[in-house]
Amino acid sequence: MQSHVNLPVMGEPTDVEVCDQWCATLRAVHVTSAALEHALEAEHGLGLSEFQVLLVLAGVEPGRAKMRLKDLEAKMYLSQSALSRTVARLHDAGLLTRAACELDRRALFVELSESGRKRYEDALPTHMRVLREQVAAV
Amino acid sequence: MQSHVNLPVMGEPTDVEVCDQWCATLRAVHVTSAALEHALEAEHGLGLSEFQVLLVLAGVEPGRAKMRLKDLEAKMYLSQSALSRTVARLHDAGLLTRAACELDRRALFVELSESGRKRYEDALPTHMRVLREQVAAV
DNA sequence: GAAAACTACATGCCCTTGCATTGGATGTCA
DNA sequence: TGACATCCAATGCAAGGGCATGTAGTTTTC
Repeated sequence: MQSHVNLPVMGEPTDVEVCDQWCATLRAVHVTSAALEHALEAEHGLGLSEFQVLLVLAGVEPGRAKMRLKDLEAKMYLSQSALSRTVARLHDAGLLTRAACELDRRALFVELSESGRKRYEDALPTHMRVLREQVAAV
Repeated sequence: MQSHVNLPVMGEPTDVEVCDQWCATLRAVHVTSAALEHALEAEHGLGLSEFQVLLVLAGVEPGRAKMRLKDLEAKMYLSQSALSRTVARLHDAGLLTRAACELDRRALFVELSESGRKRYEDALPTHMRVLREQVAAV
């Protein structure tokens, strides 16, 4: 017979606690991702991964706006191949520019275009609104 | 010029804080999901969603072991169609049984088979091990 | 300085997922 | 009873993702 008591244990969490916490997080992230995806797609024609790329690119300080694809990958959650395609989609949509690096011709520099920054700034309020709704819903 | 100070603000988090927290969670969940997926696949031939289904089904008290697909859906993070297919895969692998409900012939009862419960119990330690590794890594 | 090892990005292939739809079963209302 | 809305699960389809591989460029090693 297991105990049902829910004491506020601050020590080592049990397996059940770790597992329940993980499952809850998994659900919450799925729900929030879906809500963001829908809102961004409907209101701005952006997927969640696409928005995340814009978010990272918009975060680099101006002047040093270019970013190597590898460095972008390190700041994201996508595999190299998925990121390559996501960037390609954004490029096709005219939201960013791709440029070869002169010093290392393997590398690819990526930079927000004017319309890319515009799109990001338009989409950010949607992103924050949905995010706060979801956080509040938990 | 923005402030770099990281005071332990307990009031309303700023947009930047909410956004950073979300991005960090997104990354962490992706990393942990990938680690779980790899370990479960390599050691037990299970995908993460498949394991989650087994986990839910194993959690229902014995005697009342059957579960309607709709109820399963409510406890998961998958869409109806994805769950339908995941259950189909588990069924093909012989890990669960599907049975029509007599009272409501639209519904489908799902129940862990012997080998399904065995597989789950084998996989659970792997799941917990990887989960604790990931939690520790944060 | 040539070969080998490594790195960065793109792409073919396959799998999982979600949306929209279908088909069958129930429930409701007149 | 018959028409209509609703509900449950399965499936066609297309999008997105990861793994393995391909290709080009760079570094290392001898």
